[in-house]
Amino acid sequence: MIDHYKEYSLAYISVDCIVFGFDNGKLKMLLGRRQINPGRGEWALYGGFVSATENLENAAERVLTSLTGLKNIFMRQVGAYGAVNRDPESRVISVAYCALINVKDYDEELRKQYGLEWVSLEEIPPLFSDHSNMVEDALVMLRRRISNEPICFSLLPELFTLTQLQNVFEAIVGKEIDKRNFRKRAKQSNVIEETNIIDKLTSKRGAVMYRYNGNETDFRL
Amino acid sequence: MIDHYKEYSLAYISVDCIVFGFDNGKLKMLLGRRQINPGRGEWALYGGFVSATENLENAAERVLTSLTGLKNIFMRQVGAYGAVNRDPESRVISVAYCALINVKDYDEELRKQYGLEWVSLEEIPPLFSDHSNMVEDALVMLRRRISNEPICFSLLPELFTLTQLQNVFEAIVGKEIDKRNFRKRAKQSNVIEETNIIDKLTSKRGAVMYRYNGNETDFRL
DNA sequence: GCAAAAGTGTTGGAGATACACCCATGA
DNA sequence: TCATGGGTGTATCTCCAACACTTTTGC
Repeated sequence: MIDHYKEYSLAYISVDCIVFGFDNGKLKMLLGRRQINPGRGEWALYGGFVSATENLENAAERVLTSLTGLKNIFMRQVGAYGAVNRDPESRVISVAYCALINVKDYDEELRKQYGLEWVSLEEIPPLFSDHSNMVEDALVMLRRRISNEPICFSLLPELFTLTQLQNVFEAIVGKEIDKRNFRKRAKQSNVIEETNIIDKLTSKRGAVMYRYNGNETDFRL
Repeated sequence: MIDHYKEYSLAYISVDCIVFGFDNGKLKMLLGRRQINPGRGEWALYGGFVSATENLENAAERVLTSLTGLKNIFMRQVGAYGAVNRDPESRVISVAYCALINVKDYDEELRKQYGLEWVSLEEIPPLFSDHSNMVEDALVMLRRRISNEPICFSLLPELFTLTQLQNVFEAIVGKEIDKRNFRKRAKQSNVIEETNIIDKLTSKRGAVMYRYNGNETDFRL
């Protein structure tokens, strides 16, 4: 292979994953202690280097799968971060990916094995390097898209109650929503369908469960 | 400097700039013929490599300034592109930036010197590698943001008529807008202010000119 | 006087907001 | 029986879309 660019400089490429989950009425994210230098021991996103034979998305998927045991995770690129000194010792360009998972599907064994913690958004500690910026940007992206793309369902089990769905919305947009108005909107939208299954776990009366019907075109909620 | 990552692979980092301008009622972009291999002679975005001592944004600014002679160009990151074979001969990760400029400020000499052409969006030829994807993604981003961020003014001179502003909107969203409704919205919005200058160039009657008042908070148009 | 662009209001409908009480059941 | 979460309807308002004619003036 001829190297046409050899006069230019090279960099390491990494992916960093912002993994959001929804649990106990709160939006949380996975954080761990950095295992390698520089920054060993600091709170950080989980990431990995991109190998010579994989695309950026492949690398992010690989990292996410190794971390969670899950395949086909919902994932979006947040952006590229390349400040000269973002890694104090080498030139590393990092591409941040935001993933949404259902906490219940997550293998707790793996979580412990990797030393990861679910941290509420209000309690995020200072993070290694520019990881806090990545988190901030990912949140902005989520807020912008939650009403126009079917992303909220990635945070929920296949069957969910309207109250759960509303809680996800409230956690992402960060403010309370009127219950009657939300339910009206949800039912009028043609993106969820009622099932005849009643959830009796969270209430004595029981709540009707819904599922996403897969409609992506002109999604609106 | 200790290299902690030496077991991982390295890549070249480039930035590619999608430069939009508005001229003669149409949204156009700057394209050139690729000067180097691979892909020499193909239509492509203008880009450059990121040096060891500059941030991604700095590199994009440098490329844009060298290209246009302008400083402080409005610019947003579109995303990172890193398919293994996007460059057929070396591993190159490219970060795409979208820039908006006022064509009238552009130095025609520089344009010719770099062999660039203004091409209407409807007439975009096939582009080198994944550059067409970058353009597509940049357009989606523009459409999403034009109503919520003061980006349209970057495509216009400081003083502009409501008709010009409307033309910019129509070009970006790609459909016609009702004149009365648009003007009503524009005047009710608190982001533009009337001047007492009358533009007599484009109409016999003359049109009142407006300017952006700098309001960014809760921008809405 | 006519072509070309600027400028101007009203109406109806859809969707958003605000708001308070009853229901079913397990403990 | 009571505490808990599920479930419901109406009035108002705001925003958006549809729609056609008059004004000014250079030529």
